[in-house]
Amino acid sequence: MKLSDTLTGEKRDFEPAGDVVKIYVCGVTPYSASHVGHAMSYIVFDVLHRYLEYRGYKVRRVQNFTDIDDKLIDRAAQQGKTVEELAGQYIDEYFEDMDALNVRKADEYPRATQEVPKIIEMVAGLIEKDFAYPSHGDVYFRVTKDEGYGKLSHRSVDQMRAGARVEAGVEKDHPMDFAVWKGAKPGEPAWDSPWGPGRPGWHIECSAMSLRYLGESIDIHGGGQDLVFPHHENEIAQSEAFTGVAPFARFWLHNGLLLKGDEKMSKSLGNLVSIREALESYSSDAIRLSVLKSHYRGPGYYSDEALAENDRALNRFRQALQAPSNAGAGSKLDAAGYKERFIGAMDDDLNTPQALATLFDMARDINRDAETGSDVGDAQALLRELGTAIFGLTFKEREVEVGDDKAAEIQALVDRRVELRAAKQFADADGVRDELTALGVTLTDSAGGTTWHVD
RNA sequence: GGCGACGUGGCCAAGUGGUUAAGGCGGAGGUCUGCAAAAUCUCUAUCAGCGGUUCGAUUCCGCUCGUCGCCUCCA
Repeated sequence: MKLSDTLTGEKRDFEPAGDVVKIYVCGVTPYSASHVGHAMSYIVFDVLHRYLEYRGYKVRRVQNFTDIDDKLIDRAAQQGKTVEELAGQYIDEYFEDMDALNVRKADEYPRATQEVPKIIEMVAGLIEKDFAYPSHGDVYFRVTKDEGYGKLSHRSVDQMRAGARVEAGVEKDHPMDFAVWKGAKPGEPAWDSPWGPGRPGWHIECSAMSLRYLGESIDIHGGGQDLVFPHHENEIAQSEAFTGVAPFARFWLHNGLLLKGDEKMSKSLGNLVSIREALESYSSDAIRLSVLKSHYRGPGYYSDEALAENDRALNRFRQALQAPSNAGAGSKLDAAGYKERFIGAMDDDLNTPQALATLFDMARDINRDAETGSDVGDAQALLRELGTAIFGLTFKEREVEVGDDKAAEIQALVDRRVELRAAKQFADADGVRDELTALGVTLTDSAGGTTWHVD
């Protein structure tokens, strides 16, 4: 299969270096509820993981939690909680959200606060090689010492300097030098180190965790496009400087960002939609579909219209999966071609829109052939397998709570209409249906009787 | 200012140097159904604009216009 690599800018053949595909994905900073932008990113890497396994690879995926940083410290202080309590709360919520979205668990979820010894080891190693230097309780990475700095984000140190908004009053040798260790201010959580009490810089934790859990060189490093610079650029710099091994990651995969309206969804713009809010109105299938509908490297757009549209589209799959199959019929819908198309699309840098189109084509052909009494069992099984195993869909109807009393009331009306229809009093029957429609009930008449559901 | 991405039907969104430019939603019409719903069939685009390369470009190159992201914490 082919994958795009941000570093080289190329799409090229992917094979893991060893027996296991080693993947590191940058996780969240748990200081507030995860939003649908996070959902998009983790769904993308979930599908990557699922697809690699489908293609027969063993996969080891590691995803961190940045459970110590400025925002966590500030917010914990505001709420009168410890950083640990606050982070723990949102980590729990993160797992609940991902479960609800049917995102499979990574193999490891290391936390920055539990990796401090490894981080200190790296910082010390970087100082020893003169890639880093202590300054006033902090330790900074020396950007000018790294010739390759800027290779991921395709810019030179000089270019960055031109547009950089430089922190004032910080004792750095070069404006672009970044902190690998931050000295603690009074009252902040801190760990002892050779440079005084402090905590890890943001970037170093990912380098340390990737190194500890996956080794010096990994196959795929993933994250949102907004992490390319500075976070991933800095990870490369630290990791390769510390280990002397390159490449730190063989493929850099970055998902596009989720926009709302025409702007990025972000805290500062106040347009965040949390995952739990979205799940109040839409199914996880609909949310996953909105991610799969467009290519992972392009931007996503969040809108209520699109989510509602997805629920309608998903009905096509549910109908096709329920279509009657005439096992042993003379004519049989051959599933092999669809599978080949699906794999061909996914092998091409995870072209989920095209793979999804294959599934829709399959649904249409299943429905058409089922009407003529063909055996569509193989195709239905394939549709279900690809949809659930790789795309992580459930194909379940969104459950709407209907109380027992209301259900009895509805059923009584439905029964009355059935009687009226049997008596061919269609005008009255239609009147009853109007009443039911007003209650949000949709009826379906078929040879087997009348069924109803509430949207 | 620097770096990068993008501009395809009413909306969303794949794709290709040259036979019919996927798919979803929506719209119009037909089949089926007492009527609906569902399903199915048919129809619904010349690919931002201008130049260039080419026998031929929506697809390659340049410019213009427009949009977005990153350059500061961010999936």
